[in-house]
Amino acid sequence: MKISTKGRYAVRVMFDLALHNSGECIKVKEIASRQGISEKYLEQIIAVLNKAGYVRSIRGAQGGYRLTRDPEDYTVGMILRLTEGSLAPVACLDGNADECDRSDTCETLEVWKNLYDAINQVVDNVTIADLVTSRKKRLENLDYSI
Amino acid sequence: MKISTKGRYAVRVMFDLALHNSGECIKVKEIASRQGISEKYLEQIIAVLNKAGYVRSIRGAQGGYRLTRDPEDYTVGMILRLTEGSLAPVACLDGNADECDRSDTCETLEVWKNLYDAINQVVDNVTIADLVTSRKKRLENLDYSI
DNA sequence: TTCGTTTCCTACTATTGTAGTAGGATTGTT
DNA sequence: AACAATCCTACTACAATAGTAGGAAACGAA
Repeated sequence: MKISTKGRYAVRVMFDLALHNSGECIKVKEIASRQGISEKYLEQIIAVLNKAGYVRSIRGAQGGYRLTRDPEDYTVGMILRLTEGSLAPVACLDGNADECDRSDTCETLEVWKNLYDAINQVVDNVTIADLVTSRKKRLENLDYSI
Repeated sequence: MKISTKGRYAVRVMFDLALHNSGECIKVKEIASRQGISEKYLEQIIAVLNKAGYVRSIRGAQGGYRLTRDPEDYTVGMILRLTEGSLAPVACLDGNADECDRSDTCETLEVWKNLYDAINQVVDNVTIADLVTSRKKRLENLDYSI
């Protein structure tokens, strides 16, 4: 029941792009060093975000990445589903592909459904913009405390 | 983000023991055939439940297993935590063993905390007795529909 | 046009976790 | 003594995780 680094890093990449969005595009190298993640590994993760159209890439020198939408248009759920796959806690709840033959008399299925709903409820109600706001508030408080 | 068979089977074992509790003890073989799970694999899973004192074993011929408490005293959460380990969606939230050094400025940690709470909320509020009740209700409805 | 910077693409690897299988020792009943 | 059950340990096949690695392609600037 763990979220893998792939999903977690993807969220942090999107957060980083939103936080440091100054009009210019941002290089993998910068994100990697700010977030303390391997460049090569980040490349792979950001490639997924790119293919899905969540970010736009510009190749060559002075290239990099940029968000394609406003930070409030990305939920954590979207990003996790993209990078992790389904967030369903059991396979039976994934696209009814291999629906178990006991599903009609399976009491536990109800529990997994509730769990699934609860998970979605959380991750679909936090946006990247929320994370940015939270960070900025924190920085403000630091200013005051000096 | 999947619950493994170990955890899911463990819940079904407990459910099965509660549902077929007639005073006599229940053999792994019976549970395995009713639940469609490999006997040998079930042995290992039930051994964990046994060590934790969730069930009591009786060895030798006519032996088997029995719940040690009332079905309403077992939550699904207890059973999952025992067999799966922590239900925290990220390691940072496990026993602060290897707390990440970014934790004090990590915006995503807040999300994972909320997720963790939501997960616990669900699994700690369903007991084995609930599952049994649900099954019995279903059987009643079947009777009426005949 | 050439150099350096950056993304892009594919392959590889080491480690761990999952989902069992297997075989026999031990314990108790008949 | 035979049998039926739990108990215990080891083994295995497969997939996922978490990266590393190397170079090709694209682009900007000199």
